[in-house]
Amino acid sequence: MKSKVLTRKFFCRDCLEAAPDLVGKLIVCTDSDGVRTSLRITETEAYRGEEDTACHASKGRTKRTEILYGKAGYLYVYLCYGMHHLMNVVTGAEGMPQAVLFRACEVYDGPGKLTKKLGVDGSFNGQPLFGNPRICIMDDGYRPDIETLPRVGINYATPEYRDILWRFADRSRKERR
DNA sequence: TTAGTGATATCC
DNA sequence: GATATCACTAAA
Repeated sequence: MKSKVLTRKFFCRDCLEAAPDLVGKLIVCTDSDGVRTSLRITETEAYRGEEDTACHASKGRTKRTEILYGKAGYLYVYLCYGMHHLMNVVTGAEGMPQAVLFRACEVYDGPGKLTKKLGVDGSFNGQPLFGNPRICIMDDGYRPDIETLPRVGINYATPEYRDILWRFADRSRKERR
C-alpha cells in the first residue's frame, strides 16, 4: 500500500477517535539540514475539554492553552519540568479544547525522548501538522492491535479522569529505553 | 527516591 | 516580584 500524508481533515474529529487512529502512524520530521527522521507512533493519549481535569484547558482559556481552542491539526508543544518538550496535536472542532499527546514511538519510550529524537522544540508550537515541510504524519497502511490504558503522570486530576482509559498503545510495541 | 530545570499561572 | 505546580528523565 502506498503511504499517504495525513491531511487536516484527519484531525477534525473527536480526540477519542483520532488518538487510537494515530497509533501505528509514522511521524516524519525534517530538520534544518534536510535530514529526515521517521518514527512509528506506539502510544498516544487523549486530553479532552475543560471538564477533563487532566487537560491543560481544565482551568480555562489562557495564553498558553489558546492553541487548544483553535483549529484542529495544529501542534501544541510546551516545555515540561524545564527540560522536556511534549508534543500534542489539536483535534476536534474550533472552540472545543482537546488534543492528542504523542507519548511514545518505536524504540523511544517516553514523550520527552520522542520529541528530542525528532528534534521537535518550542518553535513547533502553533505550527500546522498538514502542508508543513518540517513535519507531517504518514499512514503506510499498518494497523496495530490497540490496547487502552490509563493516562500517565496526571495524579492531580479528579479520580474519574485520572482512571479513564484514554491512553492508546500498540499491543505489539517493544518497550526500550 | 531524588535532583535537575524553566515556563506558566496565581498570588501578593 | 514571588512562589507553587508540572502530561519527565536519569542517576543512584
